[in-house]
Amino acid sequence: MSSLQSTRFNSKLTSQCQSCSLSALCLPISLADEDVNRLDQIIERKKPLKKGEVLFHQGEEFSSVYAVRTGTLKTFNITNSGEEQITGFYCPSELVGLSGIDSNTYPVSAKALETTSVCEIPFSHLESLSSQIPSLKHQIFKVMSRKICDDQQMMVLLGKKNADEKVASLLMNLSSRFKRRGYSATSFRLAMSRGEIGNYLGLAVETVSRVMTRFQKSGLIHVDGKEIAIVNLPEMQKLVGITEECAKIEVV
Amino acid sequence: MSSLQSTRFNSKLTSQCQSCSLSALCLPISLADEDVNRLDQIIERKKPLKKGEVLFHQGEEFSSVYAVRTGTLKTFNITNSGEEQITGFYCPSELVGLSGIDSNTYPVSAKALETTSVCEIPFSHLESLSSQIPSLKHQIFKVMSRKICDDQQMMVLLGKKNADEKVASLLMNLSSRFKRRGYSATSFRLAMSRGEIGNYLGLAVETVSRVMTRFQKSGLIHVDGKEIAIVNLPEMQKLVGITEECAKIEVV
DNA sequence: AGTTTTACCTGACCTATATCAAGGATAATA
DNA sequence: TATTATCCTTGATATAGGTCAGGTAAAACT
Repeated sequence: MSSLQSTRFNSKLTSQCQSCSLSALCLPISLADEDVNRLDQIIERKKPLKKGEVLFHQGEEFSSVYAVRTGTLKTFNITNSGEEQITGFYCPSELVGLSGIDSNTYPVSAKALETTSVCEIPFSHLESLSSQIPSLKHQIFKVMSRKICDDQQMMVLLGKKNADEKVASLLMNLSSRFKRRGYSATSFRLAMSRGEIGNYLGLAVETVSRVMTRFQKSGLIHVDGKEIAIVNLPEMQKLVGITEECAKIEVV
Repeated sequence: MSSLQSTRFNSKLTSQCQSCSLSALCLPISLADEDVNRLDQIIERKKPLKKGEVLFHQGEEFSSVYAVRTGTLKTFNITNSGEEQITGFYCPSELVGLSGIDSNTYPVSAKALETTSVCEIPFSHLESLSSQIPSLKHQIFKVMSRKICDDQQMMVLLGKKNADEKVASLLMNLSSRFKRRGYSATSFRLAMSRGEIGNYLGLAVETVSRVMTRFQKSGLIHVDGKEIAIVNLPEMQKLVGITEECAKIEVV
């Protein structure tokens, strides 16, 4: 186990946001150096979570939002029949926990799909800092607005798309998130299981499996366990279908 | 046609938020009187929309968020196959347009389901005012967070619930929104058509119709066109099933 | 390394909901 | 008030995707 996993990081030592490769995504605004430092000082870099560990539990008091640095998280509800319902996957540079602000309680749990490190941002600090830095406040509004927009696209997906379109949409969505971080848009590794994909997309595991096999057979993608290669990108985009307003804007 | 429909309201005349019956919902924070007045002054009460009129179009430049005062709005996307996909219904005291902040463009259109009046809140003004009034800023965060939370419940509904549960969920959701505004929770009029309900819930019109007839036959509700009475509330709540974390918190 | 557990795939079958079709009720419009 | 147009309901039929069952491969643990 590396020192990363046994040490609690202390932000007072250095300004880590400055040197973090994700800052252009986390903070896509031109904050003055001194402002970045102020932000930096309220952030705690926590000990990485191991696969399966929980960052926060549904029902717990809301205190912080978290930016994923490495790894992947899922958020989920436990339904009253005891099943898990996944509401989102979170990749590096993405913010999780924003849904807790309203009720002051996390309405979902967040769990690591693989070894995952996060930056903890105590919300009360962030909020008071945002009073002093208007562009930071605007940035928070934007992130929340974007989340609303993305979730609405997800609602369209769940309500109107068939199994093929759902699976294609997820793969293309992940692809664009990898691309955004500078990784290949056509070749990547899924952090989540087929079961988690099905749960998220409102499909049975077997359906996910069948769709992927079919996609492979028709030369759209290449599958090797969790390794995915998108072979016929235009055709996949066509499958995604419904105009993804939010996604389109992201590309611009 | 009343003067309401022919006059453009001017907020400079009086402090209308003070006397508005919705302010406890719109502004569930204790703003100092002078702060309410400041907010009041940036708000424009627009000429009511007639049924079918559009408040803003998908793709248009984002400028304002709107609080519904009377009537009902729907928001929707046009899919690339030309169909409409409804993403939400908005009742009095609810805020529409927040999803436009991120991209500075409305990602959906908003259309009146019946004669509807709204308060226009220019977002740039609201944002600068929120710098001066921290509780206002917090309130905006809360409203956006709540929207994220609600949308995620909707995702659960679309992904995991069957037709009965979907329709029951919509009816109970509307019921709680009527109740919140001081109206009957068990007897109300639907502003939307069966087609719009089906579109929103990811069901065919025929299915919505059949489910409602079945609910009526089994004594759960009473239906008379758009008039709905919830007869067996406990049973309806049981049908809704999945623990509605956000909704529960609202009740508290 | 061996054992257990979990994940993934594939086939056979079934069911919930879509689709098609058609008549009746409402609401909009002239 | 008459006339369209739209909305709603109901029945018959089709189908996408769920469920069940079985086997294999890959992790995770001892």
